[in-house]
Amino acid sequence: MAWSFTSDRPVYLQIAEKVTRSVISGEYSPGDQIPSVRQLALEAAVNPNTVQRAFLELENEKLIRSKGTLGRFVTDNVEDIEKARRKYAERIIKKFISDMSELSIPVEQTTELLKEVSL
Amino acid sequence: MAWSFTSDRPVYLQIAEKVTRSVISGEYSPGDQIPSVRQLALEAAVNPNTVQRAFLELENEKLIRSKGTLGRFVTDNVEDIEKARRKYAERIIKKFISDMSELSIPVEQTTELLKEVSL
Amino acid sequence: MAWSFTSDRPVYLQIAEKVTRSVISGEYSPGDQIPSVRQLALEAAVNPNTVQRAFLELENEKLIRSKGTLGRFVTDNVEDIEKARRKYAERIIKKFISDMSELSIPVEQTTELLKEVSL
Amino acid sequence: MAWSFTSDRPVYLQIAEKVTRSVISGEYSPGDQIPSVRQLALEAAVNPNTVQRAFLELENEKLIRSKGTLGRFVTDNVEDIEKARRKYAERIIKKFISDMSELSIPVEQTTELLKEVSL
DNA sequence: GTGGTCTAGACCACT
DNA sequence: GTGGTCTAGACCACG
Repeated sequence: MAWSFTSDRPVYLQIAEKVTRSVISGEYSPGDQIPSVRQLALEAAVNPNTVQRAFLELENEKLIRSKGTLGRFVTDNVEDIEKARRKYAERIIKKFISDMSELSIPVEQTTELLKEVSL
Repeated sequence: MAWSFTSDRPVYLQIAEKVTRSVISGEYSPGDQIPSVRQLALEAAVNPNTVQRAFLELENEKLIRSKGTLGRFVTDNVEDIEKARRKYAERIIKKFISDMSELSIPVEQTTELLKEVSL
Repeated sequence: MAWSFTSDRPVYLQIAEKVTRSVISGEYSPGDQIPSVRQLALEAAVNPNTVQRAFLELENEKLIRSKGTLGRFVTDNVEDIEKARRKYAERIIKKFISDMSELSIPVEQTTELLKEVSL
Repeated sequence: MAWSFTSDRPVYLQIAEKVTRSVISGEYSPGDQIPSVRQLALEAAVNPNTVQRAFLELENEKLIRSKGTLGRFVTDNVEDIEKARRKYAERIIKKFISDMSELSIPVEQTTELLKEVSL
């Protein structure tokens, strides 16, 4: 994994997001063990507390669960993953829509271009 | 204007893009004078040559014109602005599509969500 | 190649033009690699940035393409070369016409002389 | 007059040529007095001998004549001017043809472009 | 070694 | 003052 952070959003959210992406995209399968706090902290060159904070977010969304000393694992509840996927997709879509409206691009042109490009 | 640059793309492109957005969105109208090389360089805290390079890009796309010692001006050819608008929109759309597919989100779900969110 | 520059036009344009001539005339074939920035800068005894600027022009006209670290290559799109040829020819012709009219030589005499000389 | 010389041809020829152009184009009329050697040498920042040499050329072509201490004058023989005009035009045309053939531009395309451009 | 980017600073002309 | 050009030199990414 390559880690790089922007300064416009909290680092812990950026970490949580990256893990979320890995789960949603299937890179991490349901039930898979995920890297430890210490390892991720090393890789990303951040403080372990920051990673801890990120994992807290992911546990709140029920994307991962801690099994004590065994480590942390991706949830095996596909429902929860699906929920996260929709939530994440929604964020991307909102960003997309705001990007487009920022350019005063009418909706019709947007959908028209969407069709063209997806071909 | 607030200027901040990421390190993953050339600064001159980020400047060019910002000006492009201003033109496309109508913040700068056709025929408007745009800030001088030196002024933008000051604002953005970059070398004047970097701004010059950015403007060169915009002139290649015919979005702006130099009137020599008078300064630089947004093109008064609406055609060219429209072209830039479509090109820019296309970039956003491609990014959007790649973001979505990166999450293994099928196209049907994308369009479905698009409708939900835009309501 | 022999390099000499006049002071009435930017050096980078004179370099770009010389390369253009080489491509148009067939000295460089489509797909051929062209000399590197540094080598040309040495030969022409100019700063590498000046050559870079010249190449930028040629890339805008799609006469050459950069293949990253592999070097720069003449386009393999004959269409683009043909376009450049016409553009270049047009420049010569315009110069010719302006030269002639500067001498108050009527068009009829010009064409008449053209025939005589070309025989 | 603005004077600038290239290094690829003798300066005295460049001076002679410039005067020739002035005569041919009608800037100097038949019988007009032309600037003195000293004045031209000053203007062009060259040695008077160089100007002298240029005038020698022009006298050989009968374009100008010296009237002793009165100065030099454009010939009032329009025949001679006409001859010079044709000779000069021929040079331009030869240059034009060599420029075009250097680019491997076929004659048909040349004449075709000539028509387009002259419109 | 090649291209790409960026900075610092200079000089010029004056659409 | 503005844009345009040019130089000198630096660092980076890619293989």
